[in-house]
Amino acid sequence: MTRPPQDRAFFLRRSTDIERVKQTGRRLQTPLFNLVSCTSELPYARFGIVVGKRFGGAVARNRAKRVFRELARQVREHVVQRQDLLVFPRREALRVKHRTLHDAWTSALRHEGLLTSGSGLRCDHSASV
RNA sequence: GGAGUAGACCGGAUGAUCGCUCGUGGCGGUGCGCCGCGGGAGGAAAGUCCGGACUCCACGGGCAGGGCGCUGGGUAACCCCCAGGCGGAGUGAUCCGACACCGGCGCCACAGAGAACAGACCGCCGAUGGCCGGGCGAAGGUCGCAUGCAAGCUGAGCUGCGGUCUCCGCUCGGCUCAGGCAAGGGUGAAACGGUGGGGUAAGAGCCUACCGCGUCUGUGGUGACACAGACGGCACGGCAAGCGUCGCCCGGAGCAAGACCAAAUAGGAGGGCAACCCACACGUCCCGAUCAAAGGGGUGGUUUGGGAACGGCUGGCCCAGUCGUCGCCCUCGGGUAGGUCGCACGAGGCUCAGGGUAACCUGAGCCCCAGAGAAAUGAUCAUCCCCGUGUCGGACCAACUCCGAGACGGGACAGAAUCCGGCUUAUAGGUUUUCUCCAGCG
RNA sequence: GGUCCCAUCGUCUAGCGUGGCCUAGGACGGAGCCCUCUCAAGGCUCAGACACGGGUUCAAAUCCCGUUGGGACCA
Repeated sequence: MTRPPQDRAFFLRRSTDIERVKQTGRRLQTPLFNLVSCTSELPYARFGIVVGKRFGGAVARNRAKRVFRELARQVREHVVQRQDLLVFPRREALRVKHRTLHDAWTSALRHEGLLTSGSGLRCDHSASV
């Protein structure tokens, strides 16, 4: 198993990649965010966060991207490989407490079958031990 | 104490866990990881409204265009800042001001009598001239009377008295007219100075005092300007964020500027190879009598010329014209994706001293203080701080108020993108200084 | 990041350079009435806007400044 070597490659940045996911991916809508996923040829999963201008000012957009990047980093060890994921945050996500957002995030990924069989907490324990 | 005024400053704090990015040192490694250390958003980073630095282009001057506009200073520069003048607002501290020029062109709707070297509606006067009426005086004409005069009568004349008419003079009244006036009313945003007194027919800068205005002189000030005096005697309306005039300033574009490296694909320039047919020259072979020559045929495809075919362009199409030779190889140049630089030591910051009313300047010492790239500077939790809501307990008879505890909710505006100096706009809450006004106490 | 432009009824626009009878005109659309057996067409009537805030001026949709919201271009 080849781990993604650095944080920069873990996120989708090029507009051609993002357009490809938007064209061919399957979608999931929740009150806090939208999720688009499709398969890729790379041996690891990648995340992309898209926040448009309609979301708000620069401060709100930056904060949304930071929060969802952090959520992506927390689950990055447990995501099924060869997947490109695109997240569209909604404005409600910044008003809600972090605990509820985190629960909605993990349950959405689990519902799409994107998490590996092992639970996130157990993986954390085994890695630390 | 309350209300205000002008500045300066802060813009939640601490800790734990997990992370991002840059620099640097070490280790592995070969251009990527791991570990240690250090740095990591703002007063507005914003709007992009001004002014610069920097880069490229242009560079000889003018016009055009744009900007600014009281004075003096500061500055790299400024639509900036400081100090002052003038005008306005406020009881005041203070605040506000595109604050040069109306000579030329243009505009000043509606209303109003009249709106730009204006005008006379209502109104006032009617002095002067005229008209009408009354009174007084004087002169003349005419009529009547006579007790008058000259010789007796008549007439005429003269004289006296009365009536009437005309003219003249004085005076009173009226008002239509000629005319005088612009004080008052009314219109308007604005009506050709204001107030008091005199003056007059009524009035009027007509005269005068003060104020305002203009001109001149003097004094003070670097200057804007202020003050004083004399004279003039209201003649000179407003608008330049209307055209314009005067003075000063400005070359254009912008870091997506610009410099360098450089895939794939397409295409450009040069060279080489290959490539259909014909003709000429040439090389070679054969025939041509034994050699040689003229001549003929085959072959090669080095060179030249022509043609055909195909494709592109002009063209709606044909004709016609024109350009190219499709494939392969080499070299060169431009250049896209992408990458590197520009890119953070600067009109830098802090402290002290000196000069200056101040903006600011000078000197000394110390410091290095963000550099990302769809874009880092964070996420979560805990404790504390501040504000609001309602609860409980205590002080109190109760209310108000104060103290304490724990619960819930909230903590502004807002995110560097080449960099500085400003302006403008957004902003919860808090600290502090100056001054003013009001109220109370001593 | 930089450069530039625009904003008028629900929609498309005129008026803005030269400020004044602008109480802002027109078309389509909307509402009501008439006509018709009914609908359409036609006729009549009505409602409906100068993005916002200051300034200049006697007077601002128009001139000047700022704010807000849209749009275009630059590798």
